[in-house]
Amino acid sequence: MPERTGSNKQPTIREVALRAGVSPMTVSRTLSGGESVRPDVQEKVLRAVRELGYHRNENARSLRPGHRSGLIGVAITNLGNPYYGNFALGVEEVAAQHGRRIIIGSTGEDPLRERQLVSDFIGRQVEGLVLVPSGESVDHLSADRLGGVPLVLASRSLEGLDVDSVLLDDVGGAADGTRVLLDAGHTRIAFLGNARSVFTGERRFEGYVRALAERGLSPRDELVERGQQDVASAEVATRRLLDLEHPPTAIFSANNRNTIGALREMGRRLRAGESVDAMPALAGFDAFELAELMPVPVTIIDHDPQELGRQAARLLLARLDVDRAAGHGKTIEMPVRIVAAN
Amino acid sequence: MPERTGSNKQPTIREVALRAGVSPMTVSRTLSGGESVRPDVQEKVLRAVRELGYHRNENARSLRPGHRSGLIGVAITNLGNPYYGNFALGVEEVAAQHGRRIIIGSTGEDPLRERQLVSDFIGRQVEGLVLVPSGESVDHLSADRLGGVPLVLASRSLEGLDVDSVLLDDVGGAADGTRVLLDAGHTRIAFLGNARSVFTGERRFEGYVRALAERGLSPRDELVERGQQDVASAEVATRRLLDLEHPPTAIFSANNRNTIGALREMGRRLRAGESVDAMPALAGFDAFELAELMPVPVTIIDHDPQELGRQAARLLLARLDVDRAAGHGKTIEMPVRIVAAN
DNA sequence: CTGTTAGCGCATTCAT
DNA sequence: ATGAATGCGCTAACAG
Repeated sequence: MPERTGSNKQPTIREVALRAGVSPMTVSRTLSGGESVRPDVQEKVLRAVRELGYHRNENARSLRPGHRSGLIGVAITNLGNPYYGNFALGVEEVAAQHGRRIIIGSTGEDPLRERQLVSDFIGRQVEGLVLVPSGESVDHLSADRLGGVPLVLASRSLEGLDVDSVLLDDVGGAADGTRVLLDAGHTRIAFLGNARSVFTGERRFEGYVRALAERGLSPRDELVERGQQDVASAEVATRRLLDLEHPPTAIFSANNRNTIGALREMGRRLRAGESVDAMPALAGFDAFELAELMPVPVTIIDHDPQELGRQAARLLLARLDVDRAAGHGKTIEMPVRIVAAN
Repeated sequence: MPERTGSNKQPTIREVALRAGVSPMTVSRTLSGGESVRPDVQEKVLRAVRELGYHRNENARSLRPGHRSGLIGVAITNLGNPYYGNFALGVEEVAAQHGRRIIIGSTGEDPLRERQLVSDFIGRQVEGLVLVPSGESVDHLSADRLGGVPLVLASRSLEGLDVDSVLLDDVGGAADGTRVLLDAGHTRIAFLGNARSVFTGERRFEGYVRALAERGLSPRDELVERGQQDVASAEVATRRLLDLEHPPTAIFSANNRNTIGALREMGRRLRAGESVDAMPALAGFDAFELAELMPVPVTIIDHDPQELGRQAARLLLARLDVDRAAGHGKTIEMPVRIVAAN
């Protein structure tokens, strides 16, 4: 049982040494594996460690030359979004396998907060950074500003930055999803998506347009709703679409939030007595639970955020543990899977 | 534009001082607000800081006596679970308001991993800990072992530990939810829940039993399925229930994972042609998206994980910033809300 | 207003 | 096998 009840300062290596009747160095050696320390002395030291509830001060350790902090900084847009939660989980999983801990911050899509987070992370001596960027600005992310700390971008890319990135096949996935709707005979296909400034939103719109073009169609302004970042506004956008004189017979949704919003609006109408047959078919990015119970046909463009996180972490750790300056930034584009949910 | 291209070591305060032609102290003072430094000198210093891409080494700072690390350790069971993601978001939000950063680890319900995480956090000089405990063991969480670092438990409590806790009204919520089913005329009500060892699982079962008892009923062994921690096993358990000779006419589910599992199994049966009328009604803990679109009546025992996180952080920060030894551990029990989803 | 000294906790280097 | 000296980056406390 530890003692020192009452105090709230961590014991130091010196106090342990004192208690064990040895020098601080002997304690240090014992704690680093016990090379060149007599077993009985190690015993004494470890007992003192237990008795005092001693933990090595990692911050002090990381001050020593050559020592690494064991920290990876992760900045994502929103921890509460299960997509990014799973992404972070993937990063953490791989980081842990390599003896690293992650330190997380949510940017809330705010570029200023992103700058502060990154700066703080550097100040805490992170060995590397994983970032889902929120803006287009790049100057705070240059290799110099980061003091040479390796950076990996995930989900979204940035122009003018030579770093490793992990992206999804946004364009291809969106085109494939749209084609499913076209193949089902739809020609009035609406688009629901993020703000234009969001990298993935732009790419997914491009895929949608491309698939339409293949069939000689082009996007109609009144059927394109961009700029919804949350479920509530996606619901409103869907309402507007369905209230059109000639409503779309299908909707392509660029992400989870928009898909859920569209379905909620449809649910509202169904409960209000509208016919299922009046509801549009749906295809959209990102899987969600219980999709198989939806009352309208739903096609999912599925992918694994956790795997995205793992890949990002792998790229980063390759720079850390294998080859710091492994040439130019690599970009990995992860495949997606088209799934009929119901 | 920063220089030092190529090097990957962070510049130190000394290098900045050299470049600005001042002493390290002047740099330090400038960076801490600029008291007692001539404006033109500050100018020079800040320019050097920019040019070198300098960031203060927080680890070295936190070594100084009296200085605090600004880190809160958060250990949850699973970052990928949106419930805990939102919880962490709530903690982060309040922590950020008080100038703290969070460092996160997932325990995966593994007590050993929890020990390691907590130990690592202490080693990194966290000012406080927020923990969703995974086991029943307590010895690694005593005030002594934590070196006096304040701890707040969330969601689950532990016997024999005098610390602040934030819990839900598990018993009352489960009783209320069960009563909704009883009021609808059901008497064969099944229970789906976690392993007995999970604190919330036990409490929610207690609420279920209590509500039954009020109507002179008692739980029937064949209608109680405990031990499902994920959707897949909840599906299997539901299948077993529905295959009984006298299947339950309603199900009470103790958490999100079990609710989703039950619904998936029902969806399977519906797609296989079974009648909606043959499906049990459902009441369960934890909200989930699109509940309003479910084909059977669903009652939700709703609560806000993010608010749970905020409360946990507030309790912790009160100890940190207001009164470290604010008497015995407080337990806050957060209310829940019964909602008819559809 | 600015600089010097000293020490936070630890581990590498060099004695013993 | 063990210990003493030294310095990592930073900033109170004390000169000047």
